[in-house]
Amino acid sequence: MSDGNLSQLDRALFGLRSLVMNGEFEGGQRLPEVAVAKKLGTSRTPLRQAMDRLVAERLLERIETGGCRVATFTRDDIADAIEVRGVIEGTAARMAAERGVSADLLVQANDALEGIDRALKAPDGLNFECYVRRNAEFHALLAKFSGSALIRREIERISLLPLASPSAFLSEQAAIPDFQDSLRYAQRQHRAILEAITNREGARAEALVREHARLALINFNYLTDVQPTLVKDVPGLALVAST
Amino acid sequence: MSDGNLSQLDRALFGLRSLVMNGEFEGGQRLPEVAVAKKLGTSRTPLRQAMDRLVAERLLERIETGGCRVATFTRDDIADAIEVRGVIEGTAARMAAERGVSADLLVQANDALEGIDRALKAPDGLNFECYVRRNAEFHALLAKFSGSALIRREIERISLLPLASPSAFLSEQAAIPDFQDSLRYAQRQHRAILEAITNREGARAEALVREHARLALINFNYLTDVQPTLVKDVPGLALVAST
DNA sequence: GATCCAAGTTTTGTATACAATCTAATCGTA
DNA sequence: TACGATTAGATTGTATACAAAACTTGGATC
Repeated sequence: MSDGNLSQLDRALFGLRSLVMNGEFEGGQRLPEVAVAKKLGTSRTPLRQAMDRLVAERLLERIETGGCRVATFTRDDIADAIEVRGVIEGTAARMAAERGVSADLLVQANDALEGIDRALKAPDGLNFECYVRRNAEFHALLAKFSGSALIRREIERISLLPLASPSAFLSEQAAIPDFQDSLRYAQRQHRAILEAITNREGARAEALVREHARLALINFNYLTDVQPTLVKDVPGLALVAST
Repeated sequence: MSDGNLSQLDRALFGLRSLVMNGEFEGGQRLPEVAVAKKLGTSRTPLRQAMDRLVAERLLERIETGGCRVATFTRDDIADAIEVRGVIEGTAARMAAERGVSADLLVQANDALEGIDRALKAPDGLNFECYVRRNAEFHALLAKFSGSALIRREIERISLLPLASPSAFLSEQAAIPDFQDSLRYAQRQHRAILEAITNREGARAEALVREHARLALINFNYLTDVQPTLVKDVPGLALVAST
C-alpha cells in the first residue's frame, strides 16, 4: 500500500479525474459504475471511493436517486472560485504580515522570485516551464507563510476546484500576444506582496494578493472570449457551460 | 434509498460523527473498522464510506499505513478555523453589498433579527432555543445573500469544522454571567451588518462580519479559561489538545 | 539488558455476490 | 395518438470473502 506502486484507489482517482477533466463524459449524465470501473481496469469498490473524493472536490455531484454525475460549471462559478482563492490566499498574506515570517522562509520566497526573473530573461524570451514551477513555488510559500496548517490546506483545497488554481490557464497563455507583459505584471505584484509582508503591512498584503488572483479571471475571460479556439486544450474547461 | 429511512451510510455517518465528537475514542489512535462497524450495527462498506467523508470534514485523518485516526486540534486550529469562517462569511457579505440583494431576502433577514429581538425580550429573560434557531437562520441567509452557490457551500463546509460554526459554543454559554450582554452585542452587530449590506457598503459589511465571527473565539477562550468545568459538555471540545 | 529478526495475528484493501431500488420500454386503455 | 400502469432490465447499495499488508509478540543474539 505504501510502496511505489499505486493502490487501486489511486489509480481509479487519477484515472477518473483525468477522464472527467478532459471531458470524456457528457456533462450532467450519470457515470455508470461498472462501465467506468472496466474502463479504468479496477473494481467498483475503489472506484466508488474515488467518486466520493471527486464529489468532495466538486468535480462530481451526487444524484439524489443514486450514483454520481459530472458537475458542470458556469462562468460565474469560475469567477467565484477564483475570488474565494484570492480571499483565502489574501488572509494567509495578512496573517503572515501580522504574525511575522522567519527570515529563512523570506529568503526562499526571494529565491523563487529571482527564479521567475531569470525565467523572464531567458535567451529565447521566456523559459515557460521554469516560470510555471517557480510561480507554483511562490504560491506554496505564501500559503506556508501564514503559519497555519489549516489555512494551507484550505488553499490547497480551493485550488483543486476546477480552474481556480493559480496556474490553471498559464499553459495556454503562450498564444496570447501580450503574454509576457502579463507575466511581468504578475511578477511586480509578487514583489509588492513580499515587500508588504516583510514590512508587516497586513492590509496591503491582503489587498495585493486579492488583486493578483484576479489575473486568473482576466486570463479566463481572454481565453474564452478572444481565443476560443484554444479552449479545447485547457483541462477542465470542457466542464464549463458553453453559454 | 430516497425514502424516509436512513441508508446504512447515513446511519454510519451520523453514528460515527457523534461518537467522535463526544470523545468516545482516544485521540490519535486508529479506529479499527470491524469493531466500529459492529458498534454501529452496520458492515464495513458503508462505514468506510462514512470514514472517507469524515476525513473530508477533517474530523478524522488518514494514517499513511492504512486506516484512519481521530484528528486532534490545537487552540490555534480552532482560532484559525473561526478566522477563516469570518473571512468567507465576510466575503459573502461584501458580495451581497456589491451585487445587491433582493427585497424579499432582506425582509426575511429582518424577520430573523426581529425573532432574535423577541427571544431576547422573553418573559423569563431569554428564549434560548428560539435565539439559536433564529441566529442560525440569519447566518444561513447571509450565505445566501452572496448570490453564489459556491460561497454558500464553502461556508457550510467551513462551519462543519469542529468548533468553527456560529453556534458551536452557544449551548453552554448560559452559565456565563454576562451571557445575555454578549448576545445583545452580537445582535447589534447583526443589525449593523444588515444595514451595511442594504446601503451597499461592501467594506463595512465585510469588516463587521469578520469581527462578529470573533465572538466565537471570545466564547471559546472564556469557556476553556474561566469555566473549564463546562468543557466536557461541549461536543467536539474533547478533540482539542488540552495543553 | 537492549536490539534485531521472524512467525503469527490482526487489520486493511479489493473483488464479488446478492438484494433493493431505480429506469426504461412495452403494453393496454381512454 | 397520448397517457398511464406494469414488467423486465439495468444500476446502485450493502455484505462478505479473500488476499496482502502491517502490527505484535516472542525469542535469539550481541
